[in-house]
Parts: sequence; structure tokens; C-alpha cells
Amino acid sequence: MVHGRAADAAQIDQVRRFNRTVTERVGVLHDHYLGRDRPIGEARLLWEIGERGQDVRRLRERLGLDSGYVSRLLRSLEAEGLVSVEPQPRDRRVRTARLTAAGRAERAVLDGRSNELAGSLLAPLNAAQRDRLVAAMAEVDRLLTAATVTLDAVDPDHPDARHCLRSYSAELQKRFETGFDAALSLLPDPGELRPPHGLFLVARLHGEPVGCAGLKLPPGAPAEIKRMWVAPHARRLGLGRRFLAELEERAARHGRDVLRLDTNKALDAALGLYRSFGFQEVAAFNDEPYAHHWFEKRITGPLQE
Amino acid sequence: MVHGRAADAAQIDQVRRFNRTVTERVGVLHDHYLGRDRPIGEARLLWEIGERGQDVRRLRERLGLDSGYVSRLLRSLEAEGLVSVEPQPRDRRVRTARLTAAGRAERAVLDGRSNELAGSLLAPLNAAQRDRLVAAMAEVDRLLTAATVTLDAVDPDHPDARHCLRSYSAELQKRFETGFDAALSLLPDPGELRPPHGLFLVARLHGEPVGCAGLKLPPGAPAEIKRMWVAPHARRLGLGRRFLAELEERAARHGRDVLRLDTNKALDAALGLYRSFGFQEVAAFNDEPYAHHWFEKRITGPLQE
DNA sequence: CCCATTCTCTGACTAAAGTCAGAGAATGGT
DNA sequence: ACCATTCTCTGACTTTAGTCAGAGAATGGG
Repeated sequence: MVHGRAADAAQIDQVRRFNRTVTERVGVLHDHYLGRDRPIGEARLLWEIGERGQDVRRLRERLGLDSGYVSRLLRSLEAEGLVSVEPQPRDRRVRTARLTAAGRAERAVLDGRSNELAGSLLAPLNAAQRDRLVAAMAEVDRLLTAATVTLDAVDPDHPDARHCLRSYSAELQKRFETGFDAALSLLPDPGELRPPHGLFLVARLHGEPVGCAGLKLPPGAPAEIKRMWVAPHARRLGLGRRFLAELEERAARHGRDVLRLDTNKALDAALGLYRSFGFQEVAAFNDEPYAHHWFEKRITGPLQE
Repeated sequence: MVHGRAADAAQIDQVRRFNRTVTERVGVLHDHYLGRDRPIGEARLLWEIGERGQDVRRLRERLGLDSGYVSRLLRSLEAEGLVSVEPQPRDRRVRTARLTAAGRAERAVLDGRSNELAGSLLAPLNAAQRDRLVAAMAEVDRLLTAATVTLDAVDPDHPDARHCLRSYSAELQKRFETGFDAALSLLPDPGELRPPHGLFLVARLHGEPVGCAGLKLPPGAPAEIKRMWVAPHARRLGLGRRFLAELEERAARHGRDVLRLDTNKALDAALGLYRSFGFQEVAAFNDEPYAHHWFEKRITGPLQE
């Protein structure tokens, strides 16, 4: 990964101090408030089921727990009358857990305690300190979230890839003045975005696909970025830049020394990103009907001895 | 407490999001790294014993564990040859745990893993994001630490109070051009800083005294702040301001409408604090030989219906 | 319709984490 | 010298938090 250079010692140190303070302060209080009369396993489950219910397999996935264990926890919550579990109508192997009225009440209690906990962290501070703490927390939150996003090369037919591509088309449809009709656009045919003539990256946050980017590697020609998209709720995490860096590195690894792309004028954030990432605007190199701008960047090949 | 007003809902919300992200990301990784081949109870203990050893009772206190449990953990570490436990010479009921050479090596392994953990949080980020994350972490760390400091009224003869007063004198001795001789200064006699004619506050961080401030409440005269001091490692946490706010409130509660103090020109940070807290410089109201500045603040009495 | 797969559940375990009630050695104050 | 207190330890527990192997129902593709 192009970003994966080692952090320096002072940074490591500060992160460790942070971890210590936070696990002490937040961790201790967390258990104190949440686990007051119920094992935290159950409390977490109750929380994760949520107001609208959840499939058992999603619960397992979200909490990272063994299927037998989750099943047992659900039995215990059922016995307390807090939860009911029923087969999903569409696929009767899957079962859906829902909160009963009592379960909802119990969840509200947990909710209240979480608020108490949050309040107790802020309480000893004055208004100015609070503002600064909350702002710094938002920043940490945002950047740690950014750091949990994974980038993987997948086949463009993978369900996560298809999901992103559908969202991509839907968004263009909404944002382009003229709408967007995939049939009119210069779509790379599927083979162009899979090895050996290309690749397709999917970004995932907690397992959910939240962005994609394709790279065409036509033999003997510049590499070309296609269909880069980031889900609205995953924006402002530096994901676009991370895609570009990753694609640039991969293009270089495949021996290309030029990376290019085309884009529509409606995508103003993307235009800014390309420029700040070192792309230069060039003359049209294709006749994509939806493009208004064409960009190119000279990249360094893989290091040689 | 004067700072203890309720935080607003948006702040509470952000704190909760933060707690969630951090416990997921830091918590999970923490256990993953530290508990790799050893129960985390033992790992924490090994860590807490430290290079120089620790009394068993301090360990219990720091980790908040049952005495039987700690004893058992120590037995297990002893059996592995990582720790030796011996009676303290001064009080043979108390026992001190020390790391053996093997224990020190094991602790170094844990240390390395903590570094890995910290590194793994930063690894997916680019340099700019890292800088911002580390800065935000430092801010959170600092403010959460500030929030764990407690302020309590104690008798000026309490060991914690005496500790602070000794440190206070030692610091003045070092910082005043002329040195500081307590015998020449207008020392409030002990009775003046305990009820009903005064009070004495001690600030504590993790049980350690880290600051103090006295308030004289002479009958029918303005309240007067004396001997305010914050330990060097607890500075920049807004503690001075917190002392002032607390003393102001207590003075008001005792019906005073003027708060005053004198100070030496060498204490520049304190001078700035007093001014920014609303104190006005006034003519000398006493003949303290070490004072160069006298300040006064008009305060509001307790609310009346 | 058959068969491989998916999903949840149960039974049978294990390890970690902790609690509780004393026992026995040291200590400090009187 | 005596006694209450402090400190650590041991034995006997419990609860929490899992893991693992397989059984049985439902589904989907051929």
C-alpha cells in the first residue's frame, strides 16, 4: 500500500498515550454504565438488534461472534421476554430477531446510560474545553473510521462491485444536467476491468462496500481510471485520494508511466481532487459523450536497482 | 461544581460516536495484540509491575482487582518465572512484586506489540491524515485527563495538602529572584484555611495530589485566595481556571462579593490567568513582602429568589 | 427430484475472570 | 503483652465468554 510507510516514534508514542487514557477513562466507565445488571454480551446484542430488528447472521457478523454463542445469547434474551426470533419470510433458514416492548424499554435504559456516560466525560470541563474535546473527538472518530476502510481488488461481477456500480450510475443520473444513460457512455466492457487488462477495486467499511474504482490497462497504452465512486456517507475520509494513490501504484507496477481519466464538469469535488493529486488537464483523448475534462498524470515506474 | 452544567445533545451524540469507534477499533486491536498468548489479566499485571517493581496493594488498587485474584495471578506469573514477590523490609505484611530478567523480556515483547498496535492504527493513513489524527488524539488525551482531575476540600494538615504546600514553597524558592522564605511571607496560620474561616482545596489525578488552592474567609472582609499551585506535569489542563471558578463559587456561597489575591511578578502564567479570569489590578491591600501585584474581582452572590 | 450449501440451533466442552470467606503473619497503639 | 487492624494468601465457588462438532431445516441450481 502506498500509504503504509512506518509512522515515527513520537507519533507512536502519542497514539499509545491516547489508547491508555481512553481505554481507562472510556472503557471503565463504559462497563460501569452498560454492564450494570446484565452481561455486556447481552447488552451489546440488545443494542445491535435495534428498533427495527436484525437477521441473526448480520448480528453474528457485526459483533464478530460464534454462531452457537449468539444463538445462546438470543435464547437467554428470549427467556427474559426481551426479544422474539422468527424465520424471515423470504428465506426461512435465516431468522430475524426483534425487540419486544419490554426489550425496547430495556434498550432505552441502555441508551440513557450511554448518555450519562457521555455526559460524565464532559461534566468536569468548562464550555471552551468541551467544545475543543468534542471537536477533537470528531476528528479522531473520522480518521479512525478512514483507517478501517479496506481496499481490495475484486472481480467487477462481485456483488459488492455491482452494488457500487449501480450506485455510481444512479448518482450520475441525478447529478449530470443531461442525466446519464449507461448505454451511451463509453463503458469499459467487463473484461477490461479484470486481469490481465485491468482491475477493479472495492473499498469496504465494516464489510459494507462504500466505494469503487476501476483501472484499464490496455496493452501498450496509458493506464486509465474508470468509474471511481465513493458512497455519500463515506466521503471526507480521504478515500478518493487513497484510490488514486493505490491505482497509481498498481499502474506503475504494471509498467505504465502515464495515468489518465475523463470526467464530467458536474463532479466538482472530483475535479479538485484530480488537480490536487497532480493531474494536468489535457485535450480530449477519447470521445466519451459525458466527459467535459480530460486529465493526465506522469507517474514513476516501479523502482529499479 | 461551577462547570457541571449539562452538555448539549449534539455534544453527547458526538461523544457517543467517538466511544463507539474507539472501543471498536482500539479495544479490539488492543486485546488482539496484547492477549496473544497470555490472558490479558496477566499481561496488564506484568505491565503494571513495571521495571522497578510495585507493592501488591498498589497493583490491586491500580487495576481495581480483588486481592485474591491478584494473588492468584502473581502465583501464576511466579510459576512461569516472570515475577518474584518478596516482603517489603519496612513493613513485612506488604509484599513487593518485581520482574525477573525473563519478566523484563516478556514485558518488552508486550511493549513491542503496543507499538505495533499504535502503528497499525496509523498505517492506512497518509502523512497529512496521520498528523491530524495524532494531534487530535493529543487533544482528546489532554482534555480527558483534565476531566479526571477531582477537586476536594481537605484539611490543610492532610498529607496530600502538605505535599502540595511543600512543593509550592520549593517552587517559589526556585522561581523568585530573591528566593522564598516562608517565615518572611504573610502565611495564613493553619486555622485561616479551614472552616469556618477558610478552606483548602486539593486537586488529584488518579489519586495523586497535583495541585492546591486555599481560600481565606475573614469575617466581614473580602475572600482571599492563597497558595494556589499546580504540579508541573498537570499544567495546561485548565486546572488554574478550575480552581478559580470553584473558589469564586464557594466565596459567593459564603456571602462574599469581592475576591482578592496578591502575587509575585515571576509568576507570569498566573498573572495572565488572573487577568483573563476577570481580575482587575488594584493597589496593595496588604504588605506581603513577596507580592508585586494585587488583584480584585467583584463576584455575584448566591442567586436569590 | 437430488444434492451441495446455507443457516441456526443444541450439547458438551474450556479458559478467563472474578467473588467470597476465612486463615495466618505483621504491625501499631495502648 | 494484648488486641484491633492491615495485608496477603488459599480454597471453594460462580459467571462470563467463548469454542467446536454436528444435527436438522430450508434453499437453489442443475
